[in-house]
Amino acid sequence: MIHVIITEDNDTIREGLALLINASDGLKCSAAYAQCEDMLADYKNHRVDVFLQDIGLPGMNGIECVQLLRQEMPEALILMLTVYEDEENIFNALKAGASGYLLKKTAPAQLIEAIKDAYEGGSPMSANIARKVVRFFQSGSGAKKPDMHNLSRREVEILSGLAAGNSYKMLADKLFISIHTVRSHIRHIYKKLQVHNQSEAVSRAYKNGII
Amino acid sequence: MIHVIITEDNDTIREGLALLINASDGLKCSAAYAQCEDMLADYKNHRVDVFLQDIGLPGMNGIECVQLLRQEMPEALILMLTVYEDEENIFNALKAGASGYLLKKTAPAQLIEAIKDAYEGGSPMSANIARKVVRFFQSGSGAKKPDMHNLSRREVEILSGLAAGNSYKMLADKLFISIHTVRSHIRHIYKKLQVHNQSEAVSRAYKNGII
DNA sequence: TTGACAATCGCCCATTTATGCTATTTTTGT
DNA sequence: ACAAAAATAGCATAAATGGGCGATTGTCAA
Repeated sequence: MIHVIITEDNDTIREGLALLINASDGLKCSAAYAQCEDMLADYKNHRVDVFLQDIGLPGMNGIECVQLLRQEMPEALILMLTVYEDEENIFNALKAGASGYLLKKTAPAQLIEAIKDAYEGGSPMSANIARKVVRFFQSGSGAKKPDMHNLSRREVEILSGLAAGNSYKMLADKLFISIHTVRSHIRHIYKKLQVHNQSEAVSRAYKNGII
Repeated sequence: MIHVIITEDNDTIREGLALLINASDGLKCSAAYAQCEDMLADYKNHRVDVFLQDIGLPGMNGIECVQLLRQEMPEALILMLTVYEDEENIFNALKAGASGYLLKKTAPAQLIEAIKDAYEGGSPMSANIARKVVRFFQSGSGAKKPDMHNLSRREVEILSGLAAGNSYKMLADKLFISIHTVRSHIRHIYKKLQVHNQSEAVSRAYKNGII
């Protein structure tokens, strides 16, 4: 039986999570708190294997909470469960000692799987979270800024192509589309990134970890 | 329909993977190779969304292969599928450009899920692989890159200006020099970095830590 | 003191890019 | 099933850029 402690300020979500966990084989919610302070003061009175931790909380921030918790329980398994998917929160949470990072939009069944996964030594992460973490390696590491890029796959492809030194024409040939289409994509990229030339777009792409 | 290309030397495993993939809804194995060299020479003749890539191969190593593939297809989605779970292989593969890292002991159903996950922007990793990646953050390692650029101070200034979105004219005004001088600096930058346009220069600057 | 290199300024010209429009067909999301 | 977004394509034009070729100062080290 895996014992879970929840810290989540929204009453509905917190109670929903507790119900879900208690309804699952092998899982039990041993306590649930609306604030980090309450949790830190009381968690020792309960059995616990995995912490489910929100980030946006009244009072102490969820990430600070993870740091404190880690000092007291270095082996604690902590899963962040939050709506934030910006790099800053992700990396800070992981650095603080979280074992996994899940988005609140995660389906119930997957959430249960994630808890079991963490308990068995895994590090469950929502799909695009994992991708961002992996990208951290690929970009040679470095503190990333937040900011969401909503570039489409094709747009990212075009932008990467530009960064690689391709001209519009070269990109058109490589991607088997007309130069007009390349232009069109680039216009959209500029609009989305709020820039007005290639260099700034490429720069922004690096800063935001798009590339 | 997600098209998958497999590179795996063991005939039994390779054919088994192809069968598994073709038997799955929405997945199709468009080609399978026993060696990287064969794959690199032929993959363009097939549609492909995701590469499944072994590491321990006769001839070219799977990780080198990923690097080459990435150069030709920066947006390629590559999943490593291997027996190695040492950190060196994991990190090198991710740095080379792999999007995910799976162990061969992964259950068939999970493998299929992982391919779909990658296609949808995720970075699937076997449980203990993910944990190792997360530990990397917690150990606070932020591998710094050595900067061996021989750009002059002024050239770096110009290059930064370009990355910030300035045109030649704007830079000239900001730096109180003529536009001809700006052009001259940029020509030198291009020569030193071996590039031929702004985007590539900016990209190189980020990669080499100049900016 | 000679040579390498940085920083500055100049001209010419073909190519590329940015930006303003519109518009159709697929895909995706709800 | 419908709406939104992405991907595709086109036209026109002014502005910006890249490359060729050359030149004058300084500075600093061999």
